[in-house]
Amino acid sequence: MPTKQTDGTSARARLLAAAGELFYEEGVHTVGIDRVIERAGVAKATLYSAFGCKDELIRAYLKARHAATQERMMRGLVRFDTPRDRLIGVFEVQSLSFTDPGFRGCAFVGASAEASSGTAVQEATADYRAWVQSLFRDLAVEAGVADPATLARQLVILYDGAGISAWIDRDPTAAIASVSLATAVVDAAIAAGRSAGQRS
Amino acid sequence: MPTKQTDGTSARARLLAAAGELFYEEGVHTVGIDRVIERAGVAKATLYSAFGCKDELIRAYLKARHAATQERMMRGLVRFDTPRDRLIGVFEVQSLSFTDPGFRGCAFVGASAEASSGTAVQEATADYRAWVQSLFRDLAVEAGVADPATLARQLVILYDGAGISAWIDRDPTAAIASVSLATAVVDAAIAAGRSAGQRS
DNA sequence: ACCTGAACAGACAGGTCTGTCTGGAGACCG
DNA sequence: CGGTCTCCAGACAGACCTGTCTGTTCAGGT
Repeated sequence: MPTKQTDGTSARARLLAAAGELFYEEGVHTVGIDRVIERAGVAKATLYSAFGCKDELIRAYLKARHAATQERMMRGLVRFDTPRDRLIGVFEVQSLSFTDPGFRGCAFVGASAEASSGTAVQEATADYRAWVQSLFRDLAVEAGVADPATLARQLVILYDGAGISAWIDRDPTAAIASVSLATAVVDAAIAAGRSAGQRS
Repeated sequence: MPTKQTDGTSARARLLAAAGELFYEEGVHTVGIDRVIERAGVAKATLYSAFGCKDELIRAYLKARHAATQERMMRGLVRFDTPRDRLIGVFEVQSLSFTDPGFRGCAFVGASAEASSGTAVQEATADYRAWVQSLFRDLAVEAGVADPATLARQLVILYDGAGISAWIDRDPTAAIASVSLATAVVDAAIAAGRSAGQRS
């Protein structure tokens, strides 16, 4: 049980919060342990007793990022009524973060680019990618398209591309292009699914 | 004039070749100067007299990468006859690199993710992005679509997404999805352009 | 009142990185 | 044949990074 908190939160939570900000803003490789513990107001020994090594702190950071993204997406999608609207809504929810002044692109893309070795990053990234893939696939199945797997793969590409363009070009209006693109692709797939359904 | 080459090439060229391999494979931040000069068979002082600092070596690496990509794309596009086929052909040429065992994603995405600060990376990346953008825009104008700028922005997103998916998921078959996606988008834009042309 | 245990502060070792500097070897030119 | 120029080899300084370790402080349980 944690005691002696400076504020109400545990040392582990403060470390995770500090790591979340610094790692995302400046990169997991660039930011050293000292910066993290300084911002968290925590002793170095506490960090190492809580996480073991830096790699595990990075893993925890990515897991938290994954959970937060998932949560935000699910919360953002409830306002859409049909599977078709939810498929397109994924891109609208994604694009909300583009206008955030602290937006620095996809955390998993950044971490993967920095840490070529390191199983922690690879595993956390694989988990995240599997979730994105299944999010699109489940919605595509719900929408009744002819080939949900193919549509999901295409939408993942769109999702990745929107994030990269918005980040690298510092251009939040990539959202407009990605939403219109997604709308066209989804509607075409649904139309094809309907005609295939009629035929069979 | 350079003398005392180990082989026929100049020290600068050997440095650039070594940096090109190592930076792309393992990242500009991860790879140290010592690794580069060791592979190039060159003294440290020679590197610093040729490039000044590591940042300029990275800039030269990205410029070379940019030139090579541009060259490969132009050479790959000549076999396509119409602007429509060339627009789609961009994705086919891009996807050729996906199956390369050494494929590690877009070098500019990687470098940008690693080096948050550093004007060299930002400038070289901006140059590259401008080229990709203009490649699509010029072809879209040639193809006579109604709104070349919008189509170009959408295709850039597709281009980015295909590269990211192929890299992060280690899945070269992203090429299939991106080419079919590009075909649909381009043909829809051309059809819209034709009907708009008829109307006016 | 005492003990346990978590947390803080910071020194420390061992390694890596960039960038500079010295010394020497070989090639070309006058 | 001497001067100059390019290059190699490697030591070096100064900074930074990870991870360990010591000592202290403080809260809570018994």
